[in-house]
Amino acid sequence: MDKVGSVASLQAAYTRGMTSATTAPGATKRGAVDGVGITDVAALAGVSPSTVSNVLNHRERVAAATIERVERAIELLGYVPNGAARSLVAGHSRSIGLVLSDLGNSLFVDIARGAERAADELGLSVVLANSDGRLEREDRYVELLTESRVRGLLLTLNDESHFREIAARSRQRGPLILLNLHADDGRFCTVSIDNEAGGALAAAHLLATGRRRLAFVGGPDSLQPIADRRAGVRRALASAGLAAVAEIGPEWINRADGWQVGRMLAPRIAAGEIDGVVAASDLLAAGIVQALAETPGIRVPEDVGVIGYDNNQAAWDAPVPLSTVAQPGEALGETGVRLLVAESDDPTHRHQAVRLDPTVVVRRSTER
Amino acid sequence: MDKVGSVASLQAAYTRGMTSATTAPGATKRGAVDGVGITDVAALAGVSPSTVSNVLNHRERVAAATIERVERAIELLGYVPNGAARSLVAGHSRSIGLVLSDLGNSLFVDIARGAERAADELGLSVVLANSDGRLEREDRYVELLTESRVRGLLLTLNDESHFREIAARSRQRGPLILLNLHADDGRFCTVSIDNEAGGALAAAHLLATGRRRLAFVGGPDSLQPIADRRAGVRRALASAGLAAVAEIGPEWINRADGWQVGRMLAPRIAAGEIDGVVAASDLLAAGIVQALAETPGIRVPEDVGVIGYDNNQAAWDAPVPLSTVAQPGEALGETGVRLLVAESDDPTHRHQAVRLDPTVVVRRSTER
DNA sequence: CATCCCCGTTGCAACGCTTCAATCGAGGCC
DNA sequence: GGCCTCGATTGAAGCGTTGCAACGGGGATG
Repeated sequence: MDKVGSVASLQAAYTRGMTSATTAPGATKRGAVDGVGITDVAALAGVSPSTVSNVLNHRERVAAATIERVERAIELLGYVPNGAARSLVAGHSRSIGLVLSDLGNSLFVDIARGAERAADELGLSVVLANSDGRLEREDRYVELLTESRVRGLLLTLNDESHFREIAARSRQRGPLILLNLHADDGRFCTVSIDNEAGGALAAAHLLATGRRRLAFVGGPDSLQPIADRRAGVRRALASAGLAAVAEIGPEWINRADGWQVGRMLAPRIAAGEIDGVVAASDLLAAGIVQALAETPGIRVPEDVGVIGYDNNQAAWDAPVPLSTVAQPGEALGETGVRLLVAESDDPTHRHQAVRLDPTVVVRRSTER
Repeated sequence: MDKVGSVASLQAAYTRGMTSATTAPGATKRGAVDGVGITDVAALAGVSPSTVSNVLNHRERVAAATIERVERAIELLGYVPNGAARSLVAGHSRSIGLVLSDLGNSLFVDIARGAERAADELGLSVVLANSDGRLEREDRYVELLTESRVRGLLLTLNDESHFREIAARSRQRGPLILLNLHADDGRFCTVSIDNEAGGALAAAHLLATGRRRLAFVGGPDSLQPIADRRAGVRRALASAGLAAVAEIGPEWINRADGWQVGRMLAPRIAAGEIDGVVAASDLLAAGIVQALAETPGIRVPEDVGVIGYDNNQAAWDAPVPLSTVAQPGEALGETGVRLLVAESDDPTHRHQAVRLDPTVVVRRSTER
């Protein structure tokens, strides 16, 4: 077919397409009313479907002039390749599934962001699902994503028992990677954050700013991360030859709980008994600072340094911006994706349990 | 085939499958190493692939005994239907795409939750994508979801200009529904929340508790929702024959901004000039309350009532739990899905712009 | 006992795409 | 000038599933 001819046919088809979509060449007969397929593009460009496919997937094999012609046809017809058909041939999609257990928690949002970035660099995309920490929904999404033949699955689970259930039930063929849960049993890769190190970091920071009489405000020790953070604080203090002046475990770890603890602690702080507080969450820390601010005679950070945990918005958006331990959420997501791809590309892959370290973010509440 | 025979073949195949996966009957030759297809199940159950398909999709057509046999085979082989093949035949998937502009904002998380619930009831599922409000990412996800032939697209956009871009560029065939953005141009369905009504509601609540000297604390009027809330406050006051004692527009609407406003307002409140504050966000309100709590002689809610907006965690998790205007995020998501399905089922569908009303949540900060 | 009917089951084609071997044509080389 | 090479293009097969028309057999009916 010569160039003049092809241009003419482009024009003709263009007009046709504009006046009546239903008469477009090669319109599908059943199912999708979608209309435009690779065959239509091929016809319009005056090439075979294979060539169109090559333009899309192996453009180095195609002559420049052809590429141009095909791309014009694609544009004209508004052709969008059918992902289902692609995945069917390929045997899997170009997506990774990510099941999040709590979208309300910014750590998980960070994880998602990191995973998306890493996936992007590898030409993959991330499909998010929100389980709200409910086993039943985790299950459903794992199944759904398995059916859609994702490349692999990233799972954030709060509860170790869920992990056993899911692992037992899942029929996922590709990699299954656990995020934010450390499990070294060699059946899966896991990526988690070292809460013990985080606790130690927080205490060490207060020590480094000259505080010696520290209190730890935790929460119910049934929360494993909290227990780990407490252990880290103890370790850091011990290695400086010290021990916590007070360890307090409020019922929960919200701002209101922190406020109550703050009221309780205020007299001891005013008395100089305590000059540093490590709180197991930013909300807790924010509540403590708020209570202290309402107590005449106590100034943060002059009289007492307070450090939180999580790098919540609450940590910076406050009259006295909070120092905090930041969890590397994005890195967690990124690492997850990298491991996933590594595992899916390499059959000899050995599962590993990666631990990431948190970092201290210094703001006003621990200044000296 | 008689029953005895079929049971025997089940057993035989079971053994075979266990000892060597690669010799499973009808294993695929190219592409997916996935292995088990509908053909394998059929062979093992001693029926045709069509029958297996019927068990999966039209079980009322299949004899009870057959169902049981097929299900056992499915279980034995760990068969998972291939979603790509299904979508290919159907012409579209059983998913709805939801592009969120800010996962950090709990309103959007609520929207997602509502959408998931509604989709669930209709046997559909929701695929989440997080654009972080960036046009480039909105674009990519719209394309990605279009390629995967979702049933339709739910889009939350902050910016009206993005909406025009996306609308122009999108090749999505199914419905495209805009959430949290009111646009009555008849090209799309939209679902939004009436911020003007919310503002009016907040003011009316303070009036109803006997306050008469109200201040409105907004933010930059370039934010349309804020401007609308302010307008609502004005209207409610006007219809009571009143006007705002003060209108303040801090630079932004975070807790720190609220704290500054609170310091500024404290003298006027102490002087009895102001007895009620409507804040355009909960963070703002929380900051204000916090500043007032630090001012001797001012008590919330006795001396001044404060109401926020958004029903953030910040609203309840505070020493003085905040009254607030709750946005019906879940309802928004639900309505979006319903409209989407309605539009996709009914070709004669007329686009509509639905507005939902917020509600007041009364807590301690406006008690009387 | 023959006929009809209906339930349960089946074979075939099609969904839209990619891959791979085969083909074509234009130069380059001897 | 004939032959070979190599890049560009193509036709056919196949991915795993579903829908549909057709089929077979057993029970009810006359």
